[in-house]
Amino acid sequence: MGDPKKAKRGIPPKSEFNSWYPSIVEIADLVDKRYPIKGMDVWKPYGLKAMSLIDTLARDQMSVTNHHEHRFPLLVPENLLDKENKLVSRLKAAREAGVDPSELRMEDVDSGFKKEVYWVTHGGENELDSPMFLRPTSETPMYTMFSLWVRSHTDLPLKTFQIVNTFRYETKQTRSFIRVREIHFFEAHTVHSDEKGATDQISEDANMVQAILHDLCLPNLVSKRPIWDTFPGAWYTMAADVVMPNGRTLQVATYHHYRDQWAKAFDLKYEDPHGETKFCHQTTFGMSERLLGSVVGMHGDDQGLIMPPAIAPFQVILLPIAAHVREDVMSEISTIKDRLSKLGIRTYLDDRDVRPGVKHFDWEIKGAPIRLELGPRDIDSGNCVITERTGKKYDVKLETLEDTVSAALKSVADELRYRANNVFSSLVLELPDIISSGSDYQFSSPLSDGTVYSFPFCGNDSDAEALEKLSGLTMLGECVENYPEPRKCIITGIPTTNKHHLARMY
RNA sequence: GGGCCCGUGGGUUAGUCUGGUCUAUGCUAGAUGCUUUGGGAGCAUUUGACCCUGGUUCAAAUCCAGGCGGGCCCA
Repeated sequence: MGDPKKAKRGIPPKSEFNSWYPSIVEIADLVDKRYPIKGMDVWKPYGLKAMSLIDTLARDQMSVTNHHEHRFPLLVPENLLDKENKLVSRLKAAREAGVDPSELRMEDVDSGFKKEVYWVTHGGENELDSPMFLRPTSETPMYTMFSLWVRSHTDLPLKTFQIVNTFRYETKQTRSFIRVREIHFFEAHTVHSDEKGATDQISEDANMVQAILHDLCLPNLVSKRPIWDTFPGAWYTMAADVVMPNGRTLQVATYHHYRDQWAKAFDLKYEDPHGETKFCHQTTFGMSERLLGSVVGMHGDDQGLIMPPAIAPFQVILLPIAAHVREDVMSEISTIKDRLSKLGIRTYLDDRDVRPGVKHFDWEIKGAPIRLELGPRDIDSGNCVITERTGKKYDVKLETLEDTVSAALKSVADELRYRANNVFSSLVLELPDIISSGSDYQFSSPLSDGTVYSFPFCGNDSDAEALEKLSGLTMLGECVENYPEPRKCIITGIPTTNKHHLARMY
């Protein structure tokens, strides 16, 4: 006989990550994937609650840093796209003109969202004179309005954000939270009077990203994306990547420094204190439900999800035991609920008329950080039983409940960070040396699947392309974390402290 | 972009190769009643399915074509 506990809900073992992930998001009741459009899942209350709590983390950061929430329309008229297209092609031409052709990659990817937008072509039965598309991101609609709003240096900085759904017509394989066609998107857009203002914003963004990822207990790599992977119209793009347990990286946050490139395209100007007209400098900062996807992927186990306490829809599940034989069980556990709620702890009293074991299994699958049992025996002894989703189970005194529960929540978060860091460091390894025999290059030892490789690198685009071809992996870009001592670049041999990574990306 | 696989009650699954009592199987979930409650209890009754369109055939869940939908792998 196998283990009937696992077979019951049909959760594959997490070691089979590619089938575990799609199963768990539905079994844990985060989404229902049966809606008949590829890449558009229905958010169930439990999943939506977790996502909303992630949004709250973002909103809190926005509030501290004086960003203001806006909401722009979903539809964008086609003609506004012209400005963006001109900008992108102008920058591309400029780059190619200014760079030694031997340093360029052979195939330069066509950037922009043109090919993956949904079009609205009809109003009722009439074809529209000017078609509209669903925003794939909101630079175009927002900057159109910014140029009306910003007139003087006193209007700056303008710090905005919105949390909206955006649309991309994905043709590739979709995965819940990871690659979807309707994206739950957070985007902050700022406007500054000069480059330094925008640069300072970028470091503020970096801090916010790390604060949020700390709450989600997610170790990550922050890199400056290679030029060919830079967002269209950006001077540079910074990105935070989480490493999933199968060794593929997942980009969960990006922040872009635009300098004044977009401002020029949208005629976004202001009058400085001396009466001179100048172009603004801008930044963007984006995140999505991929944050939830990485929480699911990183922390879950064979038994189900494990929610970091910061975003757990319910942090403590209250389980009354044998409430029908002792009338005081319900009243006592309600008292506990009130006491915990006063601390701001999210609780849920599971008073379903099913056996306690069922409740344990249900909340284990959903990853509630703490389960608290109270039965007649406990009431008589002044105790209750706490089970941490990460493993520990113990009796606690009811008198000191507040302290114990707070400590238990912290204990779960610490354990998740500890586990995640272990997984992370087991997946990020040093890239083997490259050895050449004539014009033939190869690695000194074969690369293994499901691994992220780090290495010193200071070469140009075509060196990077060669590395990608040789490894079959993708460059994440220059890591913000440098080597403490210079090391020889894996291609050029020149000493450098620049650290790079190669990985399979989602 | 390329390849492989798959659509049977809410979920999962047998049946498909070799068309015929298939009036479609098992498990699970749901409903009702009794019962039970410190880690997935039990009994009884009961609801519920062959993706769509067309074709082949006396006969299609089964074969063929197209469509729609889904999954996995590789670039």
